[in-house]
Amino acid sequence: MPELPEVETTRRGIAPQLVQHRLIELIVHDSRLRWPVPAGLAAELRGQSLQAIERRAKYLLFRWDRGTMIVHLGMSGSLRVLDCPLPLSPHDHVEWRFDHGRCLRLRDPRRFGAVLWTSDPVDRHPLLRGLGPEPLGVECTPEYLYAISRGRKVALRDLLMNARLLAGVGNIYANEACFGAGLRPRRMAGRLRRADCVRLVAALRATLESALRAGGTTLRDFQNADGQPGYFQQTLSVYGRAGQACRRCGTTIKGTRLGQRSTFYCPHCQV
DNA sequence: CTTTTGACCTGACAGC
DNA sequence: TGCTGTCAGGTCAAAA
Repeated sequence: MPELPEVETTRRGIAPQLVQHRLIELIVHDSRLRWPVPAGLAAELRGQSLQAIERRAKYLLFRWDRGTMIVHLGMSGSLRVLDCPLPLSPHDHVEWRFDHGRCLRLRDPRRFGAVLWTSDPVDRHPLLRGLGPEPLGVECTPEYLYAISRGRKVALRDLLMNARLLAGVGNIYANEACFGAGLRPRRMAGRLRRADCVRLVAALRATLESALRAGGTTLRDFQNADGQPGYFQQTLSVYGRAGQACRRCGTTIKGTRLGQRSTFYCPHCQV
């Protein structure tokens, strides 16, 4: 489900409500996520204060007094802040109760998400160590994109989705960025010219920033910390729009399959 | 090394 | 109504 804009929207929603508060109790209703929720986490966290919530790629990093809790939302995860004694939904797996009577709940029907703990520097954690730069950070330049694409035979869309090269871009925004740059998702990455990379970086930034302003994309079940959907789906140029008219030129948007995932493009605007 | 494929898991939806 | 097949925003591990 959530790509960078949805994860960042979640972070911005929950952080002001929870930071500087102390954890009363962690309740794990179902520890079977992508990896088991660590058995000792409840005992470890009890009494610690939440210092900050940061984001790296699609990971949320909860900074506690004595370590970092790594949370990933997988395909179907969402975090919400609620008043505590509210009834549980079937897929509310983990619940953090804080000293001001509010609680954070992780809901994740497909259980591809994760809740992990480390007391080491978090960027050395195996899941984070190999990640590429943030697409909205200063390292993501046309030169960088040009450099990492040399000699690669993968499709452009898959280059953008490769977390070791660029962190946080998923299928929606990779497709949207390709449209913004006027490049077909299947274009071989190694054949990009410098001018393509200039347009691509600009398109990627514009797409992600615009999605952030809209509070993310809600296709079926994304909701922010208050349970509200995002609105960027109304602005999507190609993703999920197969058979509809291109907003720029009116040509019918094509939907196909690239690898195991669907891809969308305008046959006229994208070359 | 790069690239592709399978696996994990549940729910929604289309079609019969 | 109920069955079957397909698809979904991620990403790791293994195979090619």
